[in-house]
Amino acid sequence: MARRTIRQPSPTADLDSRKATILEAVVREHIDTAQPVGSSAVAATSHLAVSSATVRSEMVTLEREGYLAQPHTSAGRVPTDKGYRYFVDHLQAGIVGEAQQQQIKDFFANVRGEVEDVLAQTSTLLSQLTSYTSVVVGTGHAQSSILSVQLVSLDARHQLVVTVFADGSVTKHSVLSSFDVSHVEVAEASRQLHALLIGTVLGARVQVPSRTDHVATLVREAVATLHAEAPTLEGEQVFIGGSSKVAESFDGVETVRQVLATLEQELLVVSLVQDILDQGLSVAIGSEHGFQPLASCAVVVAPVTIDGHPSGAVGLLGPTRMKYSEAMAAARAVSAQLTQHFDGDDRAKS
Amino acid sequence: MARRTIRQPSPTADLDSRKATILEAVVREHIDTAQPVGSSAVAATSHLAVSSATVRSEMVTLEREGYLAQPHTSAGRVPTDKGYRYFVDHLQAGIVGEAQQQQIKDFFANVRGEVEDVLAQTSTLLSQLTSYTSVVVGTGHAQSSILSVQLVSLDARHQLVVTVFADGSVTKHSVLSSFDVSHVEVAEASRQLHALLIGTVLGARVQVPSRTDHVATLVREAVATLHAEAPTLEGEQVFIGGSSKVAESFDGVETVRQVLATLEQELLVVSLVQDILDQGLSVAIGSEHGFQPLASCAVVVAPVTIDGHPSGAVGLLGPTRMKYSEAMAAARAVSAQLTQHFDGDDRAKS
DNA sequence: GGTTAGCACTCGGTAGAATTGAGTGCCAAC
DNA sequence: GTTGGCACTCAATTCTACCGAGTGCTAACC
Repeated sequence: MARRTIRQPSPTADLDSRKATILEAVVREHIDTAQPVGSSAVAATSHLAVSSATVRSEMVTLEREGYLAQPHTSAGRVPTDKGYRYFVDHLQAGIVGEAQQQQIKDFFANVRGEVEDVLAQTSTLLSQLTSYTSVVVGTGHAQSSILSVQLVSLDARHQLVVTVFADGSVTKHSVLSSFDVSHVEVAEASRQLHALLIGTVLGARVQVPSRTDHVATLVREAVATLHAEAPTLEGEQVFIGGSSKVAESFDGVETVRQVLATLEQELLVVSLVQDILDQGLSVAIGSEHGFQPLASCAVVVAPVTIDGHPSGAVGLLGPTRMKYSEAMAAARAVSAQLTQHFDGDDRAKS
Repeated sequence: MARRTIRQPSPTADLDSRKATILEAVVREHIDTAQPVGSSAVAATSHLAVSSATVRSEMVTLEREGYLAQPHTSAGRVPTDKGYRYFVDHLQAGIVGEAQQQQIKDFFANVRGEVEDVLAQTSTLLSQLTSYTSVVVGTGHAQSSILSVQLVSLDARHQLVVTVFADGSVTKHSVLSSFDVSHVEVAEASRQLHALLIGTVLGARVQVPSRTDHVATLVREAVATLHAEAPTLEGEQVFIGGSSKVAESFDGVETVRQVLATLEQELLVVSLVQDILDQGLSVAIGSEHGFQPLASCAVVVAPVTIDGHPSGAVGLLGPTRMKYSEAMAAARAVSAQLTQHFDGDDRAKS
């Protein structure tokens, strides 16, 4: 998949304080009502002691500078992506509400099971907290060394290579041999495989036996299968929660369809989240991520680390008029808890 | 989860041939156009040599008997669930098109990887074939005997129990011990575990050592963890493909939301599919499955067997005015191929 | 008896026209 | 620089008229 380039958010030259206040009022109101916001509404809402006429003239400037847009003459203003960007960078600050704080704590206090399960459930949690669609990405174990390899015989021809990695992940791969194999041979092959691969990293060159007996062939086949899958294995896991929220966030059925169709392509979602993180951002608004079908979406992300190094991310996807503060606060809180959960020594790492 | 009761489809007393033809014409036309169908359209489409007036009077009967409904006076007729049911039971017959037949064959010829991957991809395939949302359910391995158990040490306190079942599935469970364990102890515990559990079924009573040394404790903890998870493990896997198709199938955003929200509850989806199969049906139309949020949906299912016994199902979910013949044909074709794929001896079973 | 042509009737959908009103841009006065 | 005033714009709403697809009924017809 081609990496898209994140359009670096337009440099938001600081606005003077009054313009900023007006912009903020417009954004707040629009997020709230989904309607274009008029000058009089701003004059009333914001605590500026100025008339609507003044607000109006400021708005003209803000529009010229690209922070606001007008759906049509004689409608109110609507924030542009740039407008939201300024809002996010300068104006909003959010903190997770009491109740939600509690909900997150409860969740992590009670959650149990393997990483995959925890991530999947976390995804549901995030989506419930915010009523946006959530994306939880767990990075693969490409770099993890192998703790154990075992060959298990299903029947005379079918064997299973079961591999355990240092990060606690486990994979299995079917191997089909072209000849019947005895249990003794499988056991011996298993032993050799173990000796051969333990401590190595997937993809590393290993010395496979060149003999042509059953055991050696078996070992070669197993190693080949394992290595063939290596590229796939760095494939991250993605958990998407609350896709039904998409239908709440957008009103056009067509938009809903597009967004859902995009979310179905997991690789794409991963790379989107990754790109945003790579740019050191925590929010990508509208066309900032340069990805057409999601032009009407904003994506909030927060990295998750395990033992200090990045190993995943949590994200939220909503309309550009999403509640950024809430979403960002929730994402940050959850990612922090996740990090802690996996770092914590009272829990299994995997 | 409470099992819903499937409303046994109303006994469809046979209709006389002309009524049947008319009903068929209405259903076909409505599926095609999504519009109410008028008597003249029927008179024209069907090859009955009767006037619209005659059709009209027949339609009155069909409506009285519950096969058709009128959205409002002076609109055409629309099939009721009962109407669709008659159609499905008596009138439609479908066969998979050339191109799709080929697509299915190609898919199964090229697909590789473990069961989970195959099922997930199958789900995508089905959805692409039909442009409906697909559901693929794989039953759990509750009954499978254990082929191998292994304890792997992640660090001094964290161990991983890796279990391989006869059906080729692999599970892992974290075990946290309250004391530091040496590698030697883990190896010994692993050996004992293996000896203890091999050949048994999860949940079976086993003789655990009662000693209090590290190894014995480790074994006890591992067995306990494994057994604690037993009920969860029969949990089936669900793969849902093409949820964006929901947005194509229904036009009200609210309906889309409801259906999506329902699909998010995997347990519910599984039990829905299971219920339909239990009743020996292959289609549940509208309210037949007695499940309110999906009242405007029809669900087509086909069972998948491995080595002769039921082990999953594939399904399609669309609007009640779905293309039953296509959907049923596709579901059947795919389930047959899946069955063959897993039975086939040129492929790994797991 | 079943079938059909004819006809009055119903009622959702559409197309215009008229109206409303939120909101703007501009300007002159402060 | 700010503001009140005012003309103007234009989407959204309401109303009306009307159309026409489709019905149900009936009387004639085979």
